Amino acid sequence: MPELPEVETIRRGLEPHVGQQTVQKIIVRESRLRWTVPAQLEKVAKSQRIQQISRRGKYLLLRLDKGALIIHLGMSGRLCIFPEDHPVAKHDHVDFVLSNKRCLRLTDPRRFGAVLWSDGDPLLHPLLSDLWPEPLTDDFNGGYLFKLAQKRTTTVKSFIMDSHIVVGVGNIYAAEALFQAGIHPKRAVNRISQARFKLLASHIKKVLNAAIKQGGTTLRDFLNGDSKPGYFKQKLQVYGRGGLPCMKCATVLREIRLNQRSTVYCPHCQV
DNA sequence: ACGAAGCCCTGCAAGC
DNA sequence: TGCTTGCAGGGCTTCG
Repeated sequence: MPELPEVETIRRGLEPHVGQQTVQKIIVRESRLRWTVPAQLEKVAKSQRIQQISRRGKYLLLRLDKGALIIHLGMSGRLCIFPEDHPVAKHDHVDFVLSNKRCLRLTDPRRFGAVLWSDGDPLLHPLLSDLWPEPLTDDFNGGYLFKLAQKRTTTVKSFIMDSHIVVGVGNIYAAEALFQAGIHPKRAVNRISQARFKLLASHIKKVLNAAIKQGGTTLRDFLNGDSKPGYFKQKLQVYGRGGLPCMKCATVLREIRLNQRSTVYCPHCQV
């Protein structure tokens, strides 16, 4: 389940293999992903050079000479580099064959991922055009969160996982950041001070940055498709630890469901 | 406009 | 052993 740190790691890992290469062929074996893969994909992208691979939230953007590929990995998606004649396995849905005789392959068992096309600037695509900040920029801070929160009554966990508030904070990191900031996941956002939001914003950045740093060393092998998730598990303090003792105070961590998402918190440390 | 539920999908684990 | 059931989750979409 790639979260923002993992997507960023993937972006960095792919950059040397796809940058400045030309798209020679696109093979779509399964077009029924989150959205149907555009039938015209190969026609519009073929023979174009990949100028840049960037990221917006959890979306990967491959900017070509004209237009861009937008790729999302959903829950179970992987992108790996293979020799162009590499055997095809189950769930290998889309291949981008490149001029360096390599193939960028999207594998996604659950098909929550997506491959989309944008004619112009991909940031203007309907999915990306709303203005919401990246969590690792200065635009995302306690004051920003506090301001938006004043008119809202939703729970803080839903709030920070809303991609129109801040993009790329998934279930795992939301739980971790709330734990570090000592904020109860069900607390109404209009009942949180600016100082606490400041703390929360800094912990979101901290946990994402730490995971990116980790990902850089453990998710590097894109050539063998050896991109096992799970590297972050060792450092998680609450996620997946319901019923176990809190690492700060030893109180038994509580597990609840919040918006259909499993949510673990410490009833003593988080208020 | 907001908040919450629904939905897409497969693999895996638990229960019978 | 082989079913069935439930859960996992990103994030857009629909409903209230």
